[in-house]
Amino acid sequence: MDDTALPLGQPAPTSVEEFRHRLILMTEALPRRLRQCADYIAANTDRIAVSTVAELSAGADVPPSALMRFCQMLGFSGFSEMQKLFRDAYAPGWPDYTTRLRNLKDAGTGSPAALLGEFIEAGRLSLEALAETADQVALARSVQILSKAETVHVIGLRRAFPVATYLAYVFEKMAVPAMLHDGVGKLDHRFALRSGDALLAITFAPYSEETIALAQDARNRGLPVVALTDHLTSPLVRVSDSILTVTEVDFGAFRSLSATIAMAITLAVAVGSART
Amino acid sequence: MDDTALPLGQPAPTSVEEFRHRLILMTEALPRRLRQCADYIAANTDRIAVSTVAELSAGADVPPSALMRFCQMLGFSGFSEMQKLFRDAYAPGWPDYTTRLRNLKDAGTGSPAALLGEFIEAGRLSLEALAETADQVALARSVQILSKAETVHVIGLRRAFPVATYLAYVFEKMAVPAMLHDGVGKLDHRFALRSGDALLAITFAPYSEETIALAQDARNRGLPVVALTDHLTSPLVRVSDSILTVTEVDFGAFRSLSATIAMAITLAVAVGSART
DNA sequence: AAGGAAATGGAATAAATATTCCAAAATAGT
DNA sequence: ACTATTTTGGAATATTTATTCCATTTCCTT
Repeated sequence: MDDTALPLGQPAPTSVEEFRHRLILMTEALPRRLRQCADYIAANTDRIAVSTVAELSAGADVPPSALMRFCQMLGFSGFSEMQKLFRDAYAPGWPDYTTRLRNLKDAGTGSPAALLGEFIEAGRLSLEALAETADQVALARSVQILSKAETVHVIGLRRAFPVATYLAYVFEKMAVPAMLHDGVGKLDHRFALRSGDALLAITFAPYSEETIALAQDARNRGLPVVALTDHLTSPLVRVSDSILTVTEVDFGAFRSLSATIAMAITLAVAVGSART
Repeated sequence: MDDTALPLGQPAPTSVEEFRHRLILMTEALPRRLRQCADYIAANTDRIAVSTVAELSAGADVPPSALMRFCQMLGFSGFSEMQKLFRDAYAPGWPDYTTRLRNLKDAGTGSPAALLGEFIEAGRLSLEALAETADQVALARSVQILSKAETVHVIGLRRAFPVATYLAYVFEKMAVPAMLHDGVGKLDHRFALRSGDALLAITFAPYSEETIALAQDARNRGLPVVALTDHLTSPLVRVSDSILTVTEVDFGAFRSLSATIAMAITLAVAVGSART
């Protein structure tokens, strides 16, 4: 080799997506310092547009020269060229929203407007957390299980009841045969579960007896169970074939349902489309 | 005057809102070049974080020194200090939500993960829109009406049913006497509304007959009605004493309920605390 | 353990970017 | 129309920021 070229002679990425893709490919088998760069950059891609080499390298805890080399390995001529990609693509995430939210909260502690601000924020954080933690594999498996079912049985009581009723509504709209076990009149419809069916059980701490009992029953009879719950420690876990966990950020004693409902509607729509 | 100080000795803005505000105040009575700066900056505030003096001044069609002076008139020591405000403002509140969201969507159009990404985004947008459009006065009035009621009656069917059940759940937790009109068995509980009570009616287009009928009935009997609906054109408007509107961003044929639920829980908690 | 290759840190340099300054032009007041 | 004042443009300078280079260290191979 008569050439001191850096490891990879690839052309530079031309879009943010390409960039991310390249980053993932590259992250395997990288020396220590460069790997630190890759990790930090991957976790802070959005800051590239507004930071300097010094700031980023300090964040990644490497000397500036290491970051520099890292940029070049990705195919850029240097940091500036890489930054340009992000500056051009830059669309600020801060609309007027932050302003308004502050206004709401400023209305005075305990005032309805301030409360609304808090619940909006809690909902938003829950959704963002869901985006970050959602288990794509479990989701795909759940959809598969439910779309093969002849009838989808849904159970969710107390705090989970709104979610269950919403699912029932969407399933109906999508012409998916579904049955809501709502506990009206303490009537128990467990015998409505027939072979070929599947159960979607929803419960959060403190977990409701009836939901767990029905899930257990379905499991005993060999029917597949999909769980929508809050933790991997939920009692539903050991009786389910697929587990979807969703954590809600709470404010005061109450939890919103934003993330849970986003997950629920996804499930319902995906199942509805899969059955066409 | 022994002082060459620039026109205004104000302290620099410390937030984006303050900046915008100052900009508006200042825009009156400004010499030509500085006015060009103000106009351009007002229209391109979002690019400050990622541009250089040269780029911005070229955009505003003024020499760099003019832009420089402009920054100083706003109270900053120079461009860099002003830019810092915007670079920092970009940082907070967000880990790598956007990243993950994109990953989800990249899973392939129509895949469950991509759907989840879309619904999360729709929910988030709805919440942000709610923060921006919420009517604080109507909210305060609604809370007042409901907290004076002896029993709060809640009705919401079809898509609004999950919201109604959620409200019923929270009212129960907060020991607020409440009754859910759920239409089970087509039973009509309209005569449960007694003088001193209030009705909270929830419906969205296509508005459900039963909800409107019950609201009308309550109004006829002189009971106060609070409406939670989607538009000021809703049929609930003319039979209600206080109207809360919430618009949900929809994805595909379905709307999430994030914003509606945030509003609902706010109402319930505010009413619950007001009654203590 | 020795030798070679790869990786690293930091000092030196190059480039870019921001900022100041002042002579010239424009404007307003009389 | 003249003068005092403000505004302007751009060249000169200061500062920050990016980039390179190479002596030193670390890691791997045999």
